[in-house]
Amino acid sequence: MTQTKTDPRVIRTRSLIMDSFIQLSGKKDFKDITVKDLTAEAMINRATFYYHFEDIYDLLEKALSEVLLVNLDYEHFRDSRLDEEALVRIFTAVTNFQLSLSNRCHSGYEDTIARIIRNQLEVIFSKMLSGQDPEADDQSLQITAAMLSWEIYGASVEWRRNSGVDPGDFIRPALSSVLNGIRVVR
Amino acid sequence: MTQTKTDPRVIRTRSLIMDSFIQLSGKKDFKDITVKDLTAEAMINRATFYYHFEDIYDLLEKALSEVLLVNLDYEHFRDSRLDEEALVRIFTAVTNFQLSLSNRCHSGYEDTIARIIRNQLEVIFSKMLSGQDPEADDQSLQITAAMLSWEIYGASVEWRRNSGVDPGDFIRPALSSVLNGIRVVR
DNA sequence: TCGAGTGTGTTGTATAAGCGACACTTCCGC
DNA sequence: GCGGAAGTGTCGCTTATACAACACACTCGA
Repeated sequence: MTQTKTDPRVIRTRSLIMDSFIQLSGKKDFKDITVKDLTAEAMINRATFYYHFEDIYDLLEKALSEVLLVNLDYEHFRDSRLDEEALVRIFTAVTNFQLSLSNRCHSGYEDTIARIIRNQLEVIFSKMLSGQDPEADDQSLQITAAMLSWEIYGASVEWRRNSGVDPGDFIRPALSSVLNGIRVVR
Repeated sequence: MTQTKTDPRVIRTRSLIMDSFIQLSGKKDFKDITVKDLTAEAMINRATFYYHFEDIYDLLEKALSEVLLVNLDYEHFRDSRLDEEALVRIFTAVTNFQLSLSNRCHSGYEDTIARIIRNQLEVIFSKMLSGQDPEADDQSLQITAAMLSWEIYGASVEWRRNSGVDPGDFIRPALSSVLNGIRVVR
């Protein structure tokens, strides 16, 4: 883990952009946010934006991924086992994330957002799985992670239809079969 | 008034430093604030500090001057006459400024602060005076401004001993003679 | 159909900011 | 007194950001 420290200017600029993006997305639809808007709000040069992001969609992905990752509090349990408790926490984080998004305008980006969530989940699951099972076959591990992320994301979509239910209570019954799936793969 | 726009990086960095200074001065004595403290708090490089300020005393002056100038709301009445109303507002601003300072630790810097206040007042007075009297003699105008700043500052020190009195009520009785002084010079 | 207006990406160049290193001072425990 | 720790100011070099300009695409109203 010898990650070379990133330049503080980069950290500053990135969070200026991300914050402005979150800010703006509270005011208008994602699709109506222009790079010009964004850089004006963040008080950074437009060329600087392109130094950090390919385009506005790239920013969308990275910003949402980061917010989700914070919600997931990944660092807090990156080394814990992928058991029922962990899954409940992850699921709750995903539902929280979707709730926070529902306050914002993102019409037309539902699929993108779904993909981002599944991607993040997949990364986390695969890390946790390989952490608790270092000699497991890499490919089957990836597949398990992918399946898990689909199941958890799908459950969160289900959950959104039953407003008011506690996420933990909602997901717990479904977990035994999911955890069985993990065990089978191992 | 063709002021060349200042680089946004400069604005950002300066306010990072100033804000951190205000922040830190709420926690410890001015004299205990080191440049290292400051740059750590502001998350900027120490060399960058010296790019903008000679040393920590230079920062003290500039930071306090700026805060005072904001309190004075100079832009708001730069073109108005230097009459009783203006003087009351300026005096009130000075007392507000001193009140805000009294919540902070600045032992040993009383003289410096006094000088800063008088300097700022002098600049403002001289601008207002020359604005309302373009053909006035420059030197006597400077002298008037200097005298005024001493009187107003002195009154604010007086006022601090009589806690609770409204600044306006406090200064108004003294203003007739002050305004007379201005008239005599003209 | 056109042309003006607006947003997008990209490029070259200037400059602010970061970084490590240095010599120097001050302070404090031994 | 001495030596180390910590702060100060400065320097040379690298890198991120600002800025102006450009070609391109798209839209919209005349």
